[in-house]
Amino acid sequence: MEPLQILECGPPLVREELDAVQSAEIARVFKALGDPVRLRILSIVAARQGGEACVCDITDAFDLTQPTISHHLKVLKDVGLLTSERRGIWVHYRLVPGTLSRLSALLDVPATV
Amino acid sequence: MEPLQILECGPPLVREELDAVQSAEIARVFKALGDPVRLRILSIVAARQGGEACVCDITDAFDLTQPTISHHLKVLKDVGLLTSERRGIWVHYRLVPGTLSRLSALLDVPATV
DNA sequence: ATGGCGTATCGACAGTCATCTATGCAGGGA
DNA sequence: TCCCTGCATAGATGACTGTCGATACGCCAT
Repeated sequence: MEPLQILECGPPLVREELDAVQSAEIARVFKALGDPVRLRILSIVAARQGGEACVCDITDAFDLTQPTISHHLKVLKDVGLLTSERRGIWVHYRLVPGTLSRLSALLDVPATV
Repeated sequence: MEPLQILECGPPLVREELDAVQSAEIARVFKALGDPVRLRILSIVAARQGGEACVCDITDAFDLTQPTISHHLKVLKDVGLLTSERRGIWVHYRLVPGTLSRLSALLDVPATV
């Protein structure tokens, strides 16, 4: 469940064929992004002043129960997209710097295809 | 099942909060990317000379049955990542230009986060 | 200590998905 | 015309997932 090192130095998806191991690790992250609620959570966290949001804020943005939001946060955390920090009673989530950028670079298509 | 216009002009994910409709459409594409086999298929198609591959070539690259590959190709086609063209007996798949780039831009994080 | 509040975990359940086998369909050659 | 080949579709099935209610845990105030 460790959050992928494969993204560290990978060439774009379209440059050379992925092997089974690479594709499995990368797919984990995209699978985490493949849910509307999780996308909105990421968006909420990222767009927030200071780049972080507490669970209560996130929960308020949805018509979902708190355990469900907690589940989605765990998924995002397990693939290395979010980190959490407890401050007093509240837990704050923020983007892991670099993860989204590396995904972005992975999808980037060289000029001529 | 029409392949998303939402990606046409969207700001980065991290710039402003997504609403439910936007996140649902974008999540469809990421969900399609969230499978190792489909990632490898994309990679094979994109890395191929000429930017296209026929189904037979793709099928040969996996230990999966031909109907399973056909299923994955349909998923990628339905979200607007691939197009297909029949030439004689063979069907050739290629990337839809721009779709990956727009996804990449969506994930791109402004300098300061 | 005791209680209250914010989060996380557990167990259950319905829906979705990846895969298979069997079958159908279209194009080309004999 | 008939068959063979490449690909798509249909139906079935086991596995996974998103959601919930119930409950446990951690922190703070009283």
